[in-house]
Order: sequence, then structure tokens, then C-alpha cells
Amino acid sequence: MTALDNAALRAATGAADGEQDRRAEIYRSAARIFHRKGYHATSINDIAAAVGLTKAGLYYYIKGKQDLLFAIMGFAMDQLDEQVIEPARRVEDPQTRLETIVARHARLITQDSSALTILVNELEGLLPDDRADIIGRQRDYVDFIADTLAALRDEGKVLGLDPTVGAFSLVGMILWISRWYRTDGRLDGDEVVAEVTRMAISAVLNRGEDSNAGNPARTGQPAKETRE
Amino acid sequence: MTALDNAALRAATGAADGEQDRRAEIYRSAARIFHRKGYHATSINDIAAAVGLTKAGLYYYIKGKQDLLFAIMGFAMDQLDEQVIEPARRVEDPQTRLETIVARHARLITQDSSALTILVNELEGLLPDDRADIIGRQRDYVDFIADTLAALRDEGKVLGLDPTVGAFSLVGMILWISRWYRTDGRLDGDEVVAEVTRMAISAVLNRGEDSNAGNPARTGQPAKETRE
DNA sequence: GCGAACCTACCGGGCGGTCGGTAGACTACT
DNA sequence: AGTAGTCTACCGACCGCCCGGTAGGTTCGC
Repeated sequence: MTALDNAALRAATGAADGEQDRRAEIYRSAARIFHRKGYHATSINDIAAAVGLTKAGLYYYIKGKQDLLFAIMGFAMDQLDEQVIEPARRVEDPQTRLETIVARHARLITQDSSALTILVNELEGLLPDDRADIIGRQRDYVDFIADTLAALRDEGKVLGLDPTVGAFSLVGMILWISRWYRTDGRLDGDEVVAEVTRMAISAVLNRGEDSNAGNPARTGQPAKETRE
Repeated sequence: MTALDNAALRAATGAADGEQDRRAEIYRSAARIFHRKGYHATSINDIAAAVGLTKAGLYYYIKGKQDLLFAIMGFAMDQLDEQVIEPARRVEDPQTRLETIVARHARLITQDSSALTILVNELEGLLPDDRADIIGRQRDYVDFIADTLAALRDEGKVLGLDPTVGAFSLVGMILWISRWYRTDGRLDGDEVVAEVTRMAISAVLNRGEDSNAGNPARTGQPAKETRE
């Protein structure tokens, strides 16, 4: 499994070894197809054909479908660690740190959403042990954001927001980008990142003074019986 | 075992219209299982077993797996129309309307997320025509939110936010609830709905003007407001 | 001639879906 | 009252297909 991660990583960093290139191409293709059709709807043949191999030929490079999925998710998690979490960890001011997290995560998605989207959508395709591994790393990420929100609260910049709910909500906002953002759309990637980052910050910071116009707890309409 | 359950269920519901009850039970079960395991990972046998039928028996009620999926999504879309869009349409003030949308949608998800979550996660399982139908209705919903944001902007309550990006981001925040909210968790449904609604409103309304402190990306840039 | 890189041919199995039944409730006719 | 027919609600057995995965080559650069 570490070998697979390394292969994927090498690929991203542009290493030149032939076998590693081929393997990386396979992971990239697989990620793209999993992303487009979903893990279960994608056959090994689909992937093999996409990289110009037969199914048996593909098995020279991979151990199995589930390992392939786990390797892709591991790569995505590594990306998140390196490009988002580590840089943000070095930022001390909580608000700037939050901006860094959102902007960098969003940028990653506008650049290539395949692996990161699979990471959150195909968890149930993993073996239990692998799933536990990935879920643990995801929880660490959410906790990191929640801690940042808690720090903002301690600075008095955030009032009455549950850090966990806030963290999840921001993550949802960011991840959803992959569902609607199109490279050839009206807005380019940088604009989308900037917009979403502004919304995220605005969502958690206190507005000026009138943060609630007289209704602290009655946001939720009567919500009468929804059947069931 | 299951036969007894079925008998008890029938007796309890008074056997008024047995067939419709049974059919509804099938849709509910299928939605729950699709939600838990994903559409492609769920077999017709799984669903049949869950309602105490054999596969052949199940086919007395359904036309096929894809029709089942489409029926569930149609039901979810109907729910959204009736419980969210229609009530919100009757609210004239844009800010209150937005609060209504977010709160009602969020509440629907905390109450029973199965169908609504399938609605967004399993689109690729549909036949092209059905998919076009559902996507069209979803786009109408996002447009409805975007129009509301545009109305807020026209009131001067929102500056420099692209309504489409804003609408998508709010939707992402809301839909993501189904991934982390647990009925038996720390917060109950009403609290979650209230928190998320507050965040959503806060995300789109203008804060004073203290909002940026050393952002690497240009945050102050007003987005061009091309409406298409 | 040897290993890396790939192939053809195949396997067991589960899938969505169908077919021919049939138990039992209910109706219709004598 | 008896019985023949009909319809609903299901089941066991089966079909063809395609899946993930494998065994056992073959080609080719070194």
C-alpha cells in the first residue's frame, strides 16, 4: 500500500521512471473514471481500456479494484495534508489560517477534483480497515477546522457558533464545488475560489451588530408533520 | 419472522389499501438501502429481502431497478417542492425567504435524509431521459435560490457575491448535513437546523466592512454579475 | 536467455430480469 | 350449496451477461 502511495505521489511530482509513469497514468485514469461514473459502476475493463491495456495486462500493475480505490483515496488525503493542512498549520492567526484552509482546499478542487471527490463519495467501497484509516484522517481534518473556529471564538470573533457544525458546513460548501464547477464555465477557478473563501469567512465571523434581528431560536419554522 | 412482521404491519395499518401500503414500504426500504450502500452496490435481492419478498415477488411491484431509483428521486423532488420551494415562494421578503428555504431544506434532511441524499448522489444511475428530468428540476431549485440572492443584492443587503456561486454554496452546506448529522448525536435536529440557517444567512449578508485581514487571494473584488 | 510487460482464454459467481406456476380469496353461475 | 373461473400476490428455477480475478502463455528489449 505504501508502494502504491509512493507511486501516485511520484507521479504527481513528475518523476521520470517508466514504470512509475505508467502506474501513475493508471491511477489518474482510474480516478477520473471513478469520479465520472462512480466506483461500483466502473469495471476493471473500463479502466484497462482507458489506459490501452487488457484487463489481465492491467493486473500486472494493480493488486485489485479495492486496492486501486484505496490508493487513490490515500493519494487524495496526502494531497490534502500537503497542500492544505500543513501550510495552514504554519499560520498562527486563526482567521488567516481559516482563509488558507478554505482557499487552498477550494483551489485543489477547481484544479482537479477527481481524487478528492472520490475520497468523500466512495468510502463504502473500501474494506473495513482501509475505510477506518481514511475516515480517521478525514476526522482529523474536520477537527483541525473546528479547532480553528474555536480559536476564533476565543478571540471573540465568533459568537454562538458550534465549531463542529461550522467545520462540517464549511467542508460541505467546499466539497460541493466539484459538483457544479466547470473549467469552461462563466467564472474561472480563481474567481470561484475567491468567492467561496469570502462566503466561508463571512459565514463564521460575526457581522457588525444586528446579527439576529430579534429571533434567536426560531429559525426553523413550525415544520409541521412531514408525514412519516 | 418477516412474514409475521408483515402480518403485524398489515393488521396495524388496517389493510385499507394493501397494495399501496406495500408499494410505499418497498420504496421506503429501497431508499434506505440505496442511501446506506449506494445504488450500484445494492442488489434487487437486498431490497427484496428487506421487505420479506423474493426477487421475483418484488418484480410484481416494480418495473426495474432504474425505475425504482427514478421513483425515489421523483418522490424526493416532490418533497422538496412541497415542503421547501412552495412555502418559500409565498414569502415575499428575500431574506426571510432565504431563511425559509435553508431552514426547511435542512429540516427535511435531519428528519429523513434517504431520498433527498439519493437525489444528489445517484444521478448517474438513471436513464438519460430520467436524468434530464431530475437535473432540470434541480436546476430550477438552484435558480430559485440564486434569484432570491439577486433580490437581496438589489436591496443592497448583499454586495459582490455571485448569486449562482452563492446558491450552489448554500446548497452544498445543506446537503452535506446528511453526511455528518446523526439522530443520536450531541445536537438535536432543531439545533442543527438553526445553526446551519444562521451560517447560511451570515454567509451571504454583508458584514460591516472589516472583513479582510491579509488575504492572499483578492477578496475585495466585486464579481461581475452576468445573469444568463 | 531472461525478466519485464503484456496477451488470450477462461473461471466461478452474482447480477438484473423472466417464466411458469400456484395458494388462496373472491366472484358467478347453476 | 357447490363448483368453476378469475384475479392478486407471490415463489422456485432459470437465463444470459458481465463482473473481478487468474493461469499460462507470448513478445521484446537487453
